[in-house]
Amino acid sequence: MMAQIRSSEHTTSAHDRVYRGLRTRIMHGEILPGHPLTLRGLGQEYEVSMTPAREAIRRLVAEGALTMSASGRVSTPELTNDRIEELAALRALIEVELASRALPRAHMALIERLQTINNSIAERVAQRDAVGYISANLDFHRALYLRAQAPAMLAMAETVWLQLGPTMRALYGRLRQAEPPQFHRLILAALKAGDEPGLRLAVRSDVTQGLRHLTA
Amino acid sequence: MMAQIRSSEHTTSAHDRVYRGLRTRIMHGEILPGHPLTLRGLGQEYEVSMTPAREAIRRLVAEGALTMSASGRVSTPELTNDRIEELAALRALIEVELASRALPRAHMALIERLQTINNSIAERVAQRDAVGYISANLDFHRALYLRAQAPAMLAMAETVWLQLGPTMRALYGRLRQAEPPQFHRLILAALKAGDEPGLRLAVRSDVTQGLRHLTA
DNA sequence: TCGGCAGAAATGTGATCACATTCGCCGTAT
DNA sequence: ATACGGCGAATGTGATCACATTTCTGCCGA
Repeated sequence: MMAQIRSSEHTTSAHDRVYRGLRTRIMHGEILPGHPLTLRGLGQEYEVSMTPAREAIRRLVAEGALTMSASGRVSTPELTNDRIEELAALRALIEVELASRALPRAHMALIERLQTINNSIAERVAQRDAVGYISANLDFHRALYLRAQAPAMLAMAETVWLQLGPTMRALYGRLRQAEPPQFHRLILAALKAGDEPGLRLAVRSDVTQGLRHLTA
Repeated sequence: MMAQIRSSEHTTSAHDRVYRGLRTRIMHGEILPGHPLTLRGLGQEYEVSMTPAREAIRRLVAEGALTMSASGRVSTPELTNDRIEELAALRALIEVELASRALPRAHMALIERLQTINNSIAERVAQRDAVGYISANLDFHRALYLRAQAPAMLAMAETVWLQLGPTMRALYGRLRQAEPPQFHRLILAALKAGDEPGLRLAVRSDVTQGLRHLTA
């Protein structure tokens, strides 16, 4: 019966705070694959009871961000190579379409903003900041896709990002070479030129990129 | 503290029964758009308490099968035309890819099974059985896509079906002409011929089909 | 006749509890 | 030294409750 401490600012429900917090942590790769999560642990961490923690976890399991064992234990997923390839193919499918739809609406202000984000990415890479890199990279893609005016597609793309989150982080350690995102420049060039086939190819390449390393 | 009646056969958890039951009802179009659902009502219907009912509902909301108002009330979604077009485009994207991946693995037994399902569809259409039609139609597509060996993609496709469920039912009433699925025959022909471009076109046409009527 | 307002019913939310199951750890026997 | 068995801690599950909020109903007044 512990009293509700924060009398004001409960505009957002408890389970939503847990959900959003966990979701961004997973998507940005802050949690490594296979990491276990417990209801009581999460409840303590977010200062809520088990009930909202359970709702948040169930939702993330439904979205594929977490896996649940037969006994109900949940952890971040350890993806097989087949699954990773499949998710990369999904990214390619959906994001190429999103980019294509965004192209006619991409004016200069957007391109400049993308360039700014891209510089930020280069910084994170130089600093070996894996989480910052993943986060900024997703910002780049999301900023572009928002112009597509296709919320359902964007939601699907984000769900795929979510499923790949922990793996992307683990992958980051393997590709040692501090390579700035080469294909982002191609994306920007295609956007400026209004070159749709070029844009499709650039996005597909960017999305498929690092994942190829893994299957080797 | 009501005693657990069914002592045996609780191999499946309570929230899962509610989830699965609701999910198929929604996907098959048994619930019309805008229909409200309550936790206590569902709990009573499935003979469980509010807790598992809430988990099932949260999961379905996360998957886009239900919409939640600001006050927390849930109901089946009433989709805008834009949203419907977007979901149809997603179906086209994902299902064309799934069909393409299934093509090399589609042997005669599968094609015969698809033909059987297709006959079943024609029956449902003749009987004006909307739910049966939708259900059998999804069976047709799922049977084909299962051969693609791409579980993540199939899950995405099913999520889209789920979001379209109530709308498909409402749509069924509008297209009066009891048309059997014309494009399914094209799909079968392309499968037999191993004609990949033809298959892609046939699937895209089938998926986009009736949705065009709405936007008019 | 219509609009709004007050009270009642209904609903979602979150906390807590009891219980069954599972997991981990340690001791013992071979 | 290792494998097996059992005991205790930890965990998920589902029920129930109290409470705030929303929604509905019906009545009263203009």
